[in-house]
Amino acid sequence: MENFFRKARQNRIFQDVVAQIQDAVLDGRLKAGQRLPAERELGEMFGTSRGTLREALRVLEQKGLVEIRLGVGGGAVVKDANADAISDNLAMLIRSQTVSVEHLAEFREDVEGTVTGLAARRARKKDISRLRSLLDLARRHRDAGLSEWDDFVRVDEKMHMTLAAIARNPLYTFILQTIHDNIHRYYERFLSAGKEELKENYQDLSDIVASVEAGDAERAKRLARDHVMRFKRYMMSNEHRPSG
Amino acid sequence: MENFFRKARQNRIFQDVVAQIQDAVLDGRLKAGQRLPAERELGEMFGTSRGTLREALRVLEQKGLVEIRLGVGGGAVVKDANADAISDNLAMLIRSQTVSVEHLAEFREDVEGTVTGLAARRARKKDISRLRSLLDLARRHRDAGLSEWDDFVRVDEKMHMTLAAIARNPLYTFILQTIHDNIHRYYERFLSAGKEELKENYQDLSDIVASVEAGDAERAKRLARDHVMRFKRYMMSNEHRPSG
DNA sequence: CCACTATGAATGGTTTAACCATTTCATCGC
DNA sequence: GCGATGAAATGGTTAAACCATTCATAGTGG
Repeated sequence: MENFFRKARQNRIFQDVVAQIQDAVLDGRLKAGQRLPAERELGEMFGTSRGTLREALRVLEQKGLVEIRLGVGGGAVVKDANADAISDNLAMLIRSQTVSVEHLAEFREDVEGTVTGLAARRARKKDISRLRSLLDLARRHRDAGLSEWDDFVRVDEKMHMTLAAIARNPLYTFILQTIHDNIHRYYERFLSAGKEELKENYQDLSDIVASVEAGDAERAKRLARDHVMRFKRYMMSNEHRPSG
Repeated sequence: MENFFRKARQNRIFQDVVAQIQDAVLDGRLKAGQRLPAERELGEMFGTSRGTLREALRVLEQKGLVEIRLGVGGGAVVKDANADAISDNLAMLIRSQTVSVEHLAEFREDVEGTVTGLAARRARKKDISRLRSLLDLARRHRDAGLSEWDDFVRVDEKMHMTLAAIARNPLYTFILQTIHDNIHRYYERFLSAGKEELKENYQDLSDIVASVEAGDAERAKRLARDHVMRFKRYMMSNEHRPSG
């Protein structure tokens, strides 16, 4: 018999408190926005000291299950499902150089392609009009020129998140949000792109929306991949030529 | 001006302690396996009470950065980079029904396909021989029949993780580990598969290894996708016909 | 009557001091 | 040698107090 079982350390009281509250949240007995009793009162309910209860709250907070508010009427408030912890963890993997930005970019190419392909298969009328209005916004930023390059990037990102929503698999929404959270700071390095790139990128978005509207999944997938790859190329080429 | 900035709550001392220790770990000043001073001593170093320091340790522990050991010579020990927290978070998303098993399976099909395609492009001699020895193991379990079906599943999983390693992007290793962690319990539902399925699955693995060896990325990708899809079909078909 | 201010209560953040439980390791007795 | 024993180190928990923030409300001046 080897390492099949993890060591049982259920002796830690705060872990039991965490488990009980987490279960209640995940089973829906506690809903988002609902406020737990004050620390002193909660401690009494669980039969623990305030210190132990607070350790449990720190864990729940880090898990993204609750948020702590100060002052009168404050306390632990149940949060909506979110990918905060995943994003945080990926950020650590990148910072510890276990995952490089190149690794992240490679992964992103594939995910964005897949998401866009799925979106082309699953888009409804309402989805198409949402994409169209985002495209309009992007066009206006393009016409405004380089002064609104960062606005353009923001719309671009919003477009990708919208495509993920259209793909109707919440995993992709979470993953894309995590990727964008973490790749953002690298974008900022090359915000000084040229007017030509602005035009190219708008054309990409326009083509992507068109193929999603036509339901051409293969083309949508390929276009999205290429679009992301272009972003990566900007990033790489500007890395050795810092702003200034 | 709107919600551009998060509320500054740097007033919480334990967060500053978390940040300092986390920085040291991610910057490599603290290495895996290294032990931090005892709580009483650490508290003195940071100029905080033991309670506050312990709240910081709970957060670091939940982030997967340290592990707490008991007794003499115990304390907080720095951990290797890992995807524990991501896995935990995904498990919560599934349990809260924000992400269904179908969503996870759809995502997995794509990731396993991509990983195997990349592996076919990047495999070296040593990688191929690792795959071959795993395949041997799988064959032996196949020949042993249904009694070793769960061993076969374990080898199958190991094969996928090996392909992820060969793809040489650690992000895929983390993601696949997370997926497998979370999809495991659904496998257990249909462990009572037939002899025919055992043969089919072995044939899948054999074909995948062959195409990786041949460097045929497209074929490898398609085979891996189909292989995972077959697993999903088992899962679905047995869902309405519980064991018994 | 309205607007501003002061005050007090609720609540999270922190400290201190003590005791318990677990683990390691050196010592003692055989 | 070697096992039992006990001391010391260290994490786990408790209790009581005080501080800081926030909100509601009563009071005050115009």
